[in-house]
Amino acid sequence: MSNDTPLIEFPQDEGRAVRRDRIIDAAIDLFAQRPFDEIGIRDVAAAAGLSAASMYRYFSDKNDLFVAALAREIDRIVHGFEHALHRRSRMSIKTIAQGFIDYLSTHDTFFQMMTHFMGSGRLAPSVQARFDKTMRSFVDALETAFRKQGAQEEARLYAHAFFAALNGILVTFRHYPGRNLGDIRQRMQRLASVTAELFEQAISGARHQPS
Amino acid sequence: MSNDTPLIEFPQDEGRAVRRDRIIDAAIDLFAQRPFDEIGIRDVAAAAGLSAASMYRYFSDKNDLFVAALAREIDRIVHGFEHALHRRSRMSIKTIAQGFIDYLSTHDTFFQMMTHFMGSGRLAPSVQARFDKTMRSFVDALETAFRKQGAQEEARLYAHAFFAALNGILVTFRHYPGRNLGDIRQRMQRLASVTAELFEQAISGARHQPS
DNA sequence: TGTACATCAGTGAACGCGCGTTCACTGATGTAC
DNA sequence: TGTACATCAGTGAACGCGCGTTCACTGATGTAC
Repeated sequence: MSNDTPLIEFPQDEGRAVRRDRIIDAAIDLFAQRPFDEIGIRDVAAAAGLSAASMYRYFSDKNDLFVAALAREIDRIVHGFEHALHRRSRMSIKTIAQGFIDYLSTHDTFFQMMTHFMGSGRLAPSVQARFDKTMRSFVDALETAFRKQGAQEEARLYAHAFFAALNGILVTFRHYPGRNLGDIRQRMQRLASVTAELFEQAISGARHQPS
Repeated sequence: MSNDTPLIEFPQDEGRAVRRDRIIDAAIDLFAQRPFDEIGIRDVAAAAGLSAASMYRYFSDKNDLFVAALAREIDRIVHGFEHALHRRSRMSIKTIAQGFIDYLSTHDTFFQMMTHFMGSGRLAPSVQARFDKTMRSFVDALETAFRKQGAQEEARLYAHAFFAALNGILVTFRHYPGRNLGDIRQRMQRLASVTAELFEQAISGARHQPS
């Protein structure tokens, strides 16, 4: 038995948490492939190489498992976003928009989960909090960028409007008929750019006006 | 048997189509009350005062029934919009935005059905066509309004971006936690106004610029 | 080093429920003669 | 006006399937002595 065996070499070293994580990994893999409402406990179990019954050793029920997967993705996003913020202390509206569209158009199942769980009351408070934090990070970054452009008290409002606009681009063109993923992403990026430019123009243009 | 009886007085005059319409009415009533994915054939049947089995005398299956209800709503919207266009031959960006948000925030179940069926391939071609026509009417009206503001070749692109922005406002704030419907609608209207203003400003501002 | 026992991951099979759909039937209405 | 027959809306009951979940059990690993 050489060390190229595909199986875990030291299963005894794994704790409960590691095995649990592995199931979440399998779930996220599946979610990346097809809509999460078409995925059942048996699917996740099979992907994790376990039986359906085993899922209940690690998660209290289906919702618990799915929310755990969502929470994991959320943390990934927060990490990535904070990392990006560290590199370039402030980002332009356009840069943020591009990143937002880029991530969510390639992870559109995650976007779908987001819109599904958002406000459906099925999120545990702790996850809801993490979720809110993620959204707030984005809106904060947008607000900062808008202020840099000259917006003042209305900066927060503009940030919300722009955030909504980006979401709208995703939902509106996600399933554009007869287009492949690449074309759709390109179109989304184009629209996000245009929208960012319009916001920027309006705000800098208004800088020297009375109102 | 006086004429104040609540029942139909001349049932023999009703054709198949009328009875079918009555079922669709019942379905739409239900859809206005709770999310359509929580509604089953038995619910619609009960609301229509019939048995579940009877539904299959009028619709080939569940999808057929739901899509018929969606198609009916779409036609209503097209009618209303065309009517409004007739009264005031051209509408401002803001007016269109207000009407859009107003309708879809009060009929958010319809909005939910829209986003669900859109591009899911479950729509009959004829319904899909009606649906596309509805969207196109809106985008056309927006394009016209943008041209009036001074936009030229990019008018169509702006129209799409703005359309997406409005959709985004709906999806993003639909389930805002801890707010009642009135507050949410007000907030949506506010954001739609702001977005409309930003678009208008940017476009009129750019009128005298080189690019 | 060996034995008895506890713990617990993992499982196949079955349960239970919801729900779309079909079946076989009833009864009312219309039509032919 | 009456009788035989066809049509068809409507239905209660049952079917079938998917799917989340639970049960009772097995076998491996760790611990105590």
